[in-house]
Formats: sequence, C-alpha cells, structure tokens
Amino acid sequence: MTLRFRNTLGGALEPFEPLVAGRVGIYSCGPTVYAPAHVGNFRSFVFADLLRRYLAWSGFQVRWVMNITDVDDKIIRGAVAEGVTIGQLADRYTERFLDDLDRLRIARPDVMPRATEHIPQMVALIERLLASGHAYRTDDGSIFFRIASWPAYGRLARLDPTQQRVGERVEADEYGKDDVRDFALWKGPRAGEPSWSTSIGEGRPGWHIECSAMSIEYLGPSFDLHTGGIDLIFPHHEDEIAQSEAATGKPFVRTWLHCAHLQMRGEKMSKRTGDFSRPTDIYERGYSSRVLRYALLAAHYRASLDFSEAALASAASAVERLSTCLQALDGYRQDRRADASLDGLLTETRSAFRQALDDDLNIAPALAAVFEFVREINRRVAERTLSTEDAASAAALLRELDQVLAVVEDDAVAPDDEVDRLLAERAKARAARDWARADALRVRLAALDVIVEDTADGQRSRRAKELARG
RNA sequence: GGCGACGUACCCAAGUGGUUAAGGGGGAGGUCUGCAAAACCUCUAUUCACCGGUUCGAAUCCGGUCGUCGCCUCCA
Repeated sequence: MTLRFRNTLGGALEPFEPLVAGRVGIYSCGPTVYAPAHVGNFRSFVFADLLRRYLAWSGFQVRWVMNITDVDDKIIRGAVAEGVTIGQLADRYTERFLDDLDRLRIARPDVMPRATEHIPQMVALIERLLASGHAYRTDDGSIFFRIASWPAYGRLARLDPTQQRVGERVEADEYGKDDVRDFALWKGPRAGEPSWSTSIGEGRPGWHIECSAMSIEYLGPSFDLHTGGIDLIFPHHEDEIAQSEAATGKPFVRTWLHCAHLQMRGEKMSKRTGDFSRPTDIYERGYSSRVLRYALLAAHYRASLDFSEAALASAASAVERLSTCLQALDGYRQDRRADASLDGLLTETRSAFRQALDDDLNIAPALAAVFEFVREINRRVAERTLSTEDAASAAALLRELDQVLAVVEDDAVAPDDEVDRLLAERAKARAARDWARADALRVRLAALDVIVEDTADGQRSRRAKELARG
C-alpha cells in the first residue's frame, strides 16, 4: 500500500505524490504570538510534527515551513495594554512558543518566517492582484481582494459565498468594502497602529496574505502539503488559495490537511471561553511533556479529541509501559543462542506500523502494532529466550519507530549524586541479602521520586514523574 | 438556514460486506518475585445510538429518526 491522505480539498482519500520525487514541502499555519499557546493549538502542531516525522521516516526529504504571525490586532492590543512595542511582545511569546515546541518534542521547522520580515513579498503579491483587477483600494488606503473576481472561491470550504449570512455573522463593513465578503489584503494606516511605508501605500498587512507570501517564498508557488486546524479552512485557507492562485496563475497547494479540534468538557478548547489549558499547566499537574504529546498524538488527527484528566492518566500509563519495555531491553543480558523468530517479529511490526500510517496517518493501528510488539517482547524477556544481541535489535526497532512517535524514549535524567549513592548502597544490601536495609533504601529513594525495581538483570530505577502527584 | 464531522465495552479507540469485533487505559482473578514493583496469563461488547430496507450474509451499503460537535466572525 502506498501513502494516502484525505485531502480537505475535494474530501477524497488520494495517493500522495510529491511535485518533485523524493522531496516534500509542507507549510503549517503557525501561532499568532500575542499570548502563550494552549494545548489545543499544540494538537495541530503535534499533528504536523507527526506528518513531518513520518514523511522523513518514509524516506522523503522534507522541508517544513511554519510561520510566526507577529503583527495583528491582538498583538497590537496587547502591546498597547502593556506599553511595549509589538516587537517586544511578539519576541517574548515567540520564545515561549519555541520552548513549548522543544518540550513537546516537536522538532523545529526548517524555516520559521516572521510576517514583519516579509512585508516586501506581501506587497509584491498585492501589486500583482491590483494589476490584474482581483484587488481594489478603498478611501482609507486599505486594499481588498474582490471575491466576485474569483469564481472558485468557496471550493475548499464547500461554501457558497452567496449563502453567507451577511449581517448576522459577517462583520459590519468598517473599511468601505465593495462587498462585505471581500477580505483585507492590506489595512490602511491608523493612529496608534504600526505601519509600513510601501509602494502600495502606508499601512500593515492583512492576516491571510502573509501565509501566501511566505509559503510561496520558501516553497514556491505550488507545493505539496498545507496543514492547519479545521477552523482555518474558512476563511483563512480559502482566502490563501484565492489570492495565491489569482496572483501566480498556478495551482497553490496539492493537499490540504486539517486537524480536528481538541475539546474540553465537550466543547472546543479556546481562549475565548476561558476553558483551556496550557502545556505548563499540565506539567505542573505532574505529567511529563511526552505524556502530553502522547495524549495529543494517540487519536486520529481528523477526529475531535476530548482533553481530560482521564485521557492524561491513560496516556501516562501507556507511555510508561513503552519506556519500561525499552529500559528492560537495554538492561537485558543473556548469553544464549539467537531467537530465530525475532527477525520475523521485527519485520511484521515495522510493516504493520507503516501500513497503518500510510493510511492517512492512522495512528491507532500503528500504536496497536507497537503495543503488540511490546507485549511479545516482554514475554520473551521474562522467559529469557532472547540473546543479548536480540534485545539490542528489539530496542533498536523501538527507537526506530520512536523517530516517528517521539514518546518512548525517556528524557535524559540529570545526574544526581545522592540518588546514585543510594542506589549503589541498595544494590550492595541486596547482594548481602540484607532485605531490611534494601527496603529502607527503596523507601528513601521513593521519597526522592525514584522508583526502584528488581529484575533478573539487576536493580532498575526510573523517575516517578509520568503520573500525577497529589 | 447552509456546509462538514461523528455516535463501537466502564473510559479512549481500530475496524467500512463474510472465520473468535484490534490496541491502550481502568477493574477482577492468577503466575513470577525475599518483599514490592514491573512483566506475563485469564476474564471484562452474542454486540456496534435507534427504526426500517438491500443482501445468502451488515458495525460496515441505502432511507429515516434521535443525539453530539465544528465551520459559516477572530480562531490550531
């Protein structure tokens, strides 16, 4: 089976064929850096990261671009409220965002362009739209895209523009548009707002144009994959398509992938309702970042996912099961003949994993393949039927699959002399069959959040950090 | 009102025409272990929201009903 994706544009499951064989260009709509992003936002970034990792694992050379929106209404409002510049506010939350990405093991995109550093590219696009009659100016210096000039408008969202409930949901016309459905490419200058002096006049860019300008700049006028949350389909991505294709005359994006919402208590997690969590809130509750990653990753990207304490607890147990297996393999020593059936198991597992993810990133059967492998390996570890080399091969497969999942490998633990000393003492006590002393040391280690377990391969320790404490 | 997604065990969730309905979590019992933990084994849906229909056969196809969520405005 070959790799297939459900394309939002048209809704069909399509075989994936990159424009250039062996190479993939991905653009992901990134954050607006006016505040720390919440867990719902990160669901879509974890999804994009899974996509990127899986494509890379499958042998594609991937170029991943994610924008940083560092000028918009909310940033301007926030900067004014704090008495800082929009640059200062945006820098602060960009740093915060990058930290959040790192902790969630979302590998940094290859390019993270900022809107304010690409004004010339946006202006160039707008000039072409003005020249071709797809855009028009209004009295205040704003420039709008004329939807009536683009018959394909609404194809992505399967929305008939004439059916929009004008007046009820569509904002009243502030800028003197010809048609209320037309969207801003450029916003004329206003007192107290940042403004750029350009060939199309004074002002600042609209939201949609930045993604067109920056994706075209780094991936070309036509590229393979574009991701975002389901809420960006309309109007954001619809507008991107219209303005990009109208400006370049070329088909914009081949495949659009949209991630469903993270829900909280049955409703979309959003800052607006106040019902949301940030990653740091989850960490403070005692869950590690890879538990959070697992919780966001374990459901199919197109299915809405309810974010709850139960989901996190379940993720914590699952993650612990995976890393315990890896740890057991790393510590395993057995001088014996190789397990003749191991190669077959490794091949079957890799194949089932690939087959699942090839099917529109169907994560559940992919994880099932991993867990079935773990159960089988745990059985062989317990029965001591693996050789030391077999254990290393099994561990290597887990690590290989974890290049895609990034949840199995435990975070490196900072060395701790006190813990090391207690562990060594306990090992000595056990060797001397001094059970009372060994048990006392185990209790002391537990107080330091270190769980000690005894196995056929000796004492094993791990941090008690995946589960909520208290 | 228009458009879209969805309803499978205690929870999450795969499965889109045909042998025993994946997997994870949780729970119950057991094995192993100095003890503990981890791990392993067994059990935990004669049934897939409901009602009709098509078919030799449906969780899977068709029609209807009920319910949930999202988009149509800024939003991941």
